[in-house]
Amino acid sequence: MGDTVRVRYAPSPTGYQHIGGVRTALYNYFFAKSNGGKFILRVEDTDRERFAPDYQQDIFDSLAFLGVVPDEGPGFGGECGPYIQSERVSIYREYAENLVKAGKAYYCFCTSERLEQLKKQQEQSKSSSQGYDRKCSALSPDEAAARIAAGESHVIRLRIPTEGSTSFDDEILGRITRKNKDITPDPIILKSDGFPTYHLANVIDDHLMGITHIMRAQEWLPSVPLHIMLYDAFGWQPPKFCHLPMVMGKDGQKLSKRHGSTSLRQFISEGYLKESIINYVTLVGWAYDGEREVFSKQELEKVFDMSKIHPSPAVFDYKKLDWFNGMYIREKSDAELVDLLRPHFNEQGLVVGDDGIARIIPLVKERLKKLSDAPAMVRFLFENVTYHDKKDFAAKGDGLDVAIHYLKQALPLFENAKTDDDIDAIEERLQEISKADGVKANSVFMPLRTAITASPVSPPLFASIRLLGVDKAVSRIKAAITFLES
RNA sequence: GCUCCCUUCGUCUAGUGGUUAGGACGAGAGAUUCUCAGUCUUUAAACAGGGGUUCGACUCCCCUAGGGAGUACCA
Repeated sequence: MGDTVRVRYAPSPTGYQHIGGVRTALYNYFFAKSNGGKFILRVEDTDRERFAPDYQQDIFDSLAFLGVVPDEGPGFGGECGPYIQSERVSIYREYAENLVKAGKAYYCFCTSERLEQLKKQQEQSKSSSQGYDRKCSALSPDEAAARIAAGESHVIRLRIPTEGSTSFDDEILGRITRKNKDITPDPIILKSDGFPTYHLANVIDDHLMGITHIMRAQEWLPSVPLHIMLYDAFGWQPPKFCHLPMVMGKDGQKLSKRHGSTSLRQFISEGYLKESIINYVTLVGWAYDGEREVFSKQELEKVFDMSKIHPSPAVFDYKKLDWFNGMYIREKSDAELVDLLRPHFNEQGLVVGDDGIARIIPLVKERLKKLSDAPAMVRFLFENVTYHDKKDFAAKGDGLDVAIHYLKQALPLFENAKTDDDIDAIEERLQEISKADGVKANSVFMPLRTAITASPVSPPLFASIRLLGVDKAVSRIKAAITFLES
């Protein structure tokens, strides 16, 4: 493997970064790192219709969030000229025109109206010939030059042979062959607005940037033969191709909004850690040895092996992501968690200072799947509560009378409490009462829990009461008794 | 429609001709426990179907079925 590995992630700023794109970026990055190669970022913004600056910024933000730093790319140096395709249009134009001069491409003046009509005709007649009818392919260079000089709108199309077939070896899928007649006839490589289409820009840039391996989603598979023809037309050696399996939703369809979150920014705002996203997403379609699954980014940079990428599409399992996230949250220090949790408290409108967040962390840390779950778990500590259902106060199998009884037992205990130590003593005292009465502990604690937290599910009761304070505990118990007796 | 690709537990996967087909998530059971979690133990769960090749197929070949993608002046 003499040559240095050079790979690229080449997203289009036509939407927010999709989790599938994140995986592509990660695979490229890990492949580069594990081979001592270079990871290049290139922005493919040749679609001027769908482009938005926000989307472009999101590309940079996403990689920054993941800690994936390009060796070359916009703002990252390198010697391949601009890494944003819209800044390279003159390059594409020149190469495309060279192809025309060499007779491998030609100017086409067909209007979109004619093309639409053609398509309609072909559908109706169910004719086997599909796509462009190569009308302009017969135009003489002089005639074409004259029409261009006259200011007529035009595109450049690549001549596709109608005979023979084109094959290549995909690093993941193996040998793939496609008949030339099945390739869309004479595809446009330079649009009428002067911008290249994906195919042209992609091939030129991958060559000029010295890309050794193209790792991208499998949806590109059908256009590889076209790209091979482009490489041939230029007289270039194609790089190696590695087509990644698609990421699907639970129903086997391409992962989309209706399955849940799809953009990286959504996952971030829900409170997924970069560690869990990197770890889990890498495992969608790739495995180390089938046993070990927990990897840090640093470990993946060493251990990633392209030959272990699975060829078949993989379903994105949100539950497993949750599991990774909970695990990585538990690995965080309390200090780190304060910073991580703060934005979620702000976003959910729960005003709590850093010291407050620090105090609730022990209560929620082992209960969190997502960072955004935290505020709801501890809201009762910072805001007044309202009770909803009397049944919430009774332990399983108990009647309301039992709940009221033990609330009344607990009340004086709290009324007499002064210090934290007293609260500990109350817990012991209530345990004794349940034993003496021969009832399960929960019969005593459930009414109290619901009185304090307004929910039958909560963080540990007495740790919560300690944060709440005895006074509030007393008033909530009283309020609960009133509520239950009303 | 046409072309190409894919097919091991519900899901992600290990396996590369001879295995009790392994792991993880999820699910079930149990333990711990004031609820929920967490932790620990544990159970069920798969080679799409049919032909070959072979002494022997999850592993190799073919067919069928199912799934996916592409078929743009979008990437």
